[in-house]
Amino acid sequence: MRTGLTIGEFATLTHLSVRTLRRYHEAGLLEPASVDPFTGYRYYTADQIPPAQVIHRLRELDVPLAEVKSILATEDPQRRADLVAGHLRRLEAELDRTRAAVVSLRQLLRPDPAELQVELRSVPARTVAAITGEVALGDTIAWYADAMAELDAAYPPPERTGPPGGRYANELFTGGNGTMTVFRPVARPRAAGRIEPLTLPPVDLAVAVHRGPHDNIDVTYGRLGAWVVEHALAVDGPIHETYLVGPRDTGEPAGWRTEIGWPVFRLTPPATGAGAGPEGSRTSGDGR
Amino acid sequence: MRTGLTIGEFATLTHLSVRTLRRYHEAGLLEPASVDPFTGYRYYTADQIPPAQVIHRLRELDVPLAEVKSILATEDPQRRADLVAGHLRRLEAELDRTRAAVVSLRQLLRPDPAELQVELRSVPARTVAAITGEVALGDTIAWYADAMAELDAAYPPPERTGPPGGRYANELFTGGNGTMTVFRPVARPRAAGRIEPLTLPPVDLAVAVHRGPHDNIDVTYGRLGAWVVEHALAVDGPIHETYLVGPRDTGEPAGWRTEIGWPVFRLTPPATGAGAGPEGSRTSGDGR
DNA sequence: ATTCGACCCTCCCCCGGCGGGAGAGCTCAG
DNA sequence: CTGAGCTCTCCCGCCGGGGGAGGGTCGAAT
Repeated sequence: MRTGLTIGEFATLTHLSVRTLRRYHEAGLLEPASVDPFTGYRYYTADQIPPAQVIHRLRELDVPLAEVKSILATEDPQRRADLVAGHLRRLEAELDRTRAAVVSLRQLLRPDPAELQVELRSVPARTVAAITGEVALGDTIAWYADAMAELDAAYPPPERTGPPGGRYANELFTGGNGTMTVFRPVARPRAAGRIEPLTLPPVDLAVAVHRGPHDNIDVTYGRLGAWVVEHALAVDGPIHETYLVGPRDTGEPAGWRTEIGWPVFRLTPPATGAGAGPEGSRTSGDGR
Repeated sequence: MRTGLTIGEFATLTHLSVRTLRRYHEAGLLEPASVDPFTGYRYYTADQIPPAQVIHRLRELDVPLAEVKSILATEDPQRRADLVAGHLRRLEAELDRTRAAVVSLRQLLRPDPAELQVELRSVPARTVAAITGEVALGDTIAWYADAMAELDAAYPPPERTGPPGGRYANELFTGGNGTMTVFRPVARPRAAGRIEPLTLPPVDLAVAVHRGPHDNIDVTYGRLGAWVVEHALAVDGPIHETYLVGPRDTGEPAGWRTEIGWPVFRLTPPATGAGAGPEGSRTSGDGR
C-alpha cells in the first residue's frame, strides 16, 4: 500500500497544477490527506478528487479563494447551494454591466453624436424629503432602489409635488465611495425612518437631459462637462439628477429621461449679474 | 484663460480616479494636453474627455491596458471596430466557459452520481493519420477544430476506418501547455500538410465513456482517476480520447459520447500476464 | 505679501491568484 | 550507490488598481 498519491499524481488526476495545489493547501482549501512531518511531502487520496474539482469549478467562476473556503466549509447542502447561487447572481449582475458597457462603447465610438442641449438654470432653495447615506460605488444602485422605495412608500402620489431626484458627491465616482442623497419634493416633508426633511441650498446648474438607461450616463456627464469647460465655467459641488421619466414611470429604459445638473460658477466673472454660488469658495468636497 | 483642467477636475468630469489618470498617463494611454516642466503638474483639456470615456468603457470590459492603447492608436475606424469586435468575441467565449462551469458545478454538487463504467483494455499498436503540435491550454479547442478539419478534408468518409481520437500530454492541463495529437484511423495514412502517419504504441488503458459536452469532461477524468487509484493501478502517459459521437456526428452536445482512456500499469504486478506499458518506466512526460 | 488649506507630485508597499525559477532535499528503480 | 525525476521552500514578476508617506504648488482670503 502506498502512503497516498504524490502531489504530481494528484495534479494529473485533477488537472490542477502542482503549484496551485500547494497554494490551496497553504490557503487551507484542500489539505492533503497526510503530510510527511520530516520531508514536508504532501500525500493525497482518491476521495479528495471531487472536492478538488469543485474548487476547480468555483475558481473558473472567479469565486475568490476565501469564499471557496467558506463554501466548502458549509456542511448544509442547502446553505451551500445558497452561497453558490449568491455568487451566480453576482456573475449575472456583472454580465449586465458588461452588456451595458458594450452598448455604451458602441454609442461612444459612433462618430457623430447629436448636439447636446445644455441650459444654465438658477435653482432656488427648496425643502424636500430626503435620505442621505455614505455608500460604496458598487452599492449605489441597490442603495438607491432601497431608499427610493422607502420614499415612495412614505409619500403616495397625492403628496408628491414633482419628480424625484438625487445629489451625489463626486468622490463617489472618483474615489470609490461618498455621500449620496435621494429625495422627493413633497407637500409637507417630515422625518420618518431614514427620511428627514432637507433644505437644498440654491445653486446655479448647467443642466442637460440624458435619454435612455443609465448605463452610459457618464457619457452625457462628460459632454456636459466639456460644454461647461468650453463656456468658461467650472464645475463645483455634488451632481444633481432629476428623474423626469424613470423606472417607476415606464418599464422601457429607452424612454427614460434624466435631467443631470452640475453646479457651476464663472471662472472670470464678467458683467453678467449672477456671481458664484452661495457657498462662495470653489473648494469642492462639500456635501459631506 | 486657464492652462487647462487639473487632474482633479478632469477626474471629476470623467468619473475616473486621479490615481487611475496618472496610471493612464504613465502607460501612454492618455497623455495630458500639457505637463508643467517644472512642477510636473498635468493639465487636461475638454476634448480629452471622449477618449477618457472610451478607455473607461474598454476597461469595464476588462480589455488590457496594452490593448486599449493599440485600439486608441488605430486611426482607421474599421480596423478599430475590428479590434473591439475581437475582444467582444473573446468575452463571449469566456461567457460560454462560465456557463459551462455553472452547469458542471451543479452536476458536481449533485449528491448521487451514477456508477461509472470502467473497462481495462489492452490496445495494440496501430498506424493512423495524425497531426501533432505544441499548444497552449487556451488554444486547444481552436487548434483541435482546425486540425480535425484538416484531417476530415484529407480523408473523406470512405477512407475512414474508425472514429477519430486524440492523445494529450498531461502537462497540457497541469502546466498550461503541452503536446497534443489528433488522429484518425484510415485505410492508408499518408503525409500531407501537417498530417503525417503515426504509429501509436500499444497501451493498457482504463477506459470510461463520458456522455455530453466536454465542458465537464474532467469530472469524468477525476472519477476515472479515482477508480484507477482504488484498483491499485497508477496512471502514466498521455490521455487518450476517442470521439465515438462528436460534433461532426450530431449538433446536440447532450448526445456526444467520448471514450477517455488513461494508460495504466499495475503498482504491484501480480501473477496476471500483462506487465507495464511498452516504454516500461513509469516516468511521465512521454509523448513529446 | 503672506498665510494656509486644498491640491498635486513621486515613490513605495499592498492586494489576489497564479507562473517562473533557484537551490536544496527526497524517492525509488536499476 | 547512483542518478533522474520528483518534491520542498522561498523570492520575484504579472496585472490594475488602492493606501499612504513626504514634500512641493496653487491661489483665495487675510
